[in-house]
Amino acid sequence: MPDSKDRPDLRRIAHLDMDAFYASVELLRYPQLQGLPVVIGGARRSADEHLSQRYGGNALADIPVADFPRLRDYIGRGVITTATYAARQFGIGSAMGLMKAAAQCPDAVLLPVDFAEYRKYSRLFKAEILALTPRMEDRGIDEVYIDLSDLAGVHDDGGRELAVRLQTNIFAATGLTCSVGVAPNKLLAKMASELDKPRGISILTAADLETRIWPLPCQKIHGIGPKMSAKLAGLGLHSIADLAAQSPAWLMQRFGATHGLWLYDAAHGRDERPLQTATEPVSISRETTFARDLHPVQDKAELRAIFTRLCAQVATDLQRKGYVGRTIGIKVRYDNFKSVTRDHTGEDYTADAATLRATARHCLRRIPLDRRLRLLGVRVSSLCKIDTRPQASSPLGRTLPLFEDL
DNA sequence: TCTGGGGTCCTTTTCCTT
DNA sequence: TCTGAAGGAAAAGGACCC
Repeated sequence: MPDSKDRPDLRRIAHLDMDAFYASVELLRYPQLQGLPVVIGGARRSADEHLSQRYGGNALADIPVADFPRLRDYIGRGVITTATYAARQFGIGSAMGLMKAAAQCPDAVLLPVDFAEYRKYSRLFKAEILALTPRMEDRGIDEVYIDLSDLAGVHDDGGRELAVRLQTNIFAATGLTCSVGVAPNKLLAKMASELDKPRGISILTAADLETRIWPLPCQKIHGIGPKMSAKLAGLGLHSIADLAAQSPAWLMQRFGATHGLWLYDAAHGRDERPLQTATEPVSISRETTFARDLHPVQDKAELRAIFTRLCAQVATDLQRKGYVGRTIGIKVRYDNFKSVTRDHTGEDYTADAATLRATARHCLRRIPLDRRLRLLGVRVSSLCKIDTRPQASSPLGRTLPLFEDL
C-alpha cells in the first residue's frame, strides 16, 4: 500500500464545510421559519427572553411565526452573525449592523446566537468523520480538514465515493448538509469545497488548477482578505491567474520575502502545510461591547463592575479548560473605534481572578482614558496546561473582591 | 453611519542586555 | 559614564478567519 507520507503526490486532503451552519441548526429547531427572512445575531438577551418567557423551551416547533421577535423590535448595538438566503434577498448579510439591517427588512425574524446548540451539532458531525478516520484537523465549529490519503479506494476516484459517504453519514446523524472539496493539499481543498455550495462535492487534481482555480478572484485564497485584495487590485491583479502570472521576485519586492513567496505559491496551488490533528489554545479572552459608550470618570462604577466580571470570566474559562497563563493583557476600543492593547508578562503562571485583575489593572493604567469607551476586553496568553506548568504559582480559584478601584 | 466575540498569526516597534 | 550596534524578547498593532 502506498504511503502518502513519503509521496506528496499521493496526498488527498478533504475540506468539509457545513452549509449555512447556524441558520440550518435554527431551522431544524424552528421549521416554521423555513423560507422566511431570518437573521441570527445581536445580544442574547432580547430574543432569548422574548421566547423563553412565553414558551419556556417547550414545543418550539409550535410557536406561531407571528410570535417571533423581529428586527424592528431590536434596540441597541450588534451585528448579524448570519442570515438565511431569504434575508439576503433584502441586501442583509454577515457583519452588518442590526440597526442598519432593520431599516432594510424590519420584518425579518431575529434569533439570538446559541453557541451551545451549534456546538452540540458540531460534535455530532465531527464524530461521524472520526468514525471514518482519526486524521482530522478541527478548524472551528463548522469545518474540518480530513486526510483521506491512506483510506481504501481514494486513489480510484480521487475521493468522490468517500466524500459522498461523509455527506450521507453526516446528514443521517444531524439532518444537516455540507460541502466537500478534495484536493492534493489544504489550500486547494478549501477552495474546492466552496466551488459548489450547498451540498457540493468538488474533486480537484493539480491538472484542474488553470481551469477551475485561476479564474477565481484573488480573495478566494484563504488568507487574502479585503485589505490585501484591494492592494492587489491596485496593482491590476484581480484573478488568481493574474497573481500566478507574476514572478516570485516581483511579488517579493512588493509584499516582502515571506508574504510574496506565499502569494506566488498559493496562486500556483502549492501548499505543504501538514494536517494539525491536535492543537493547544494560544490565548483565552473575554471582551464586551457596551450598550452605550461609557465615560472613564462618569461611568467609573459601571466600568469597574464590567472589568471585574471580565476578569472573573477569563479566570473561570482558564480553570474550566485546565490552563494557566503568564501574559495578561487588556484591550480597549474608544468611541472612535480605535483600539489599543497593553499586556504584561509576569513571572508566575496563574488562573486566579484576583491576580488577573491586579495585573490587568496595571495594564489599564498605561493607556490614556481621555475619551469614552465602547469595548473592554481581558486576555491571557503564554498558556500552559495546569499540570505541566513549570512551577507552582498563585493560588487558584480564589473569590474576587468586588468593586475595587479600577 | 455602522461596525460582535473569540480566536490565530504575522510584522513592526520598543525595550533590555551585552 | 556615555554612545552605538546588535540581537532577542516582549509589546503593540493589524489582518484575517469562523
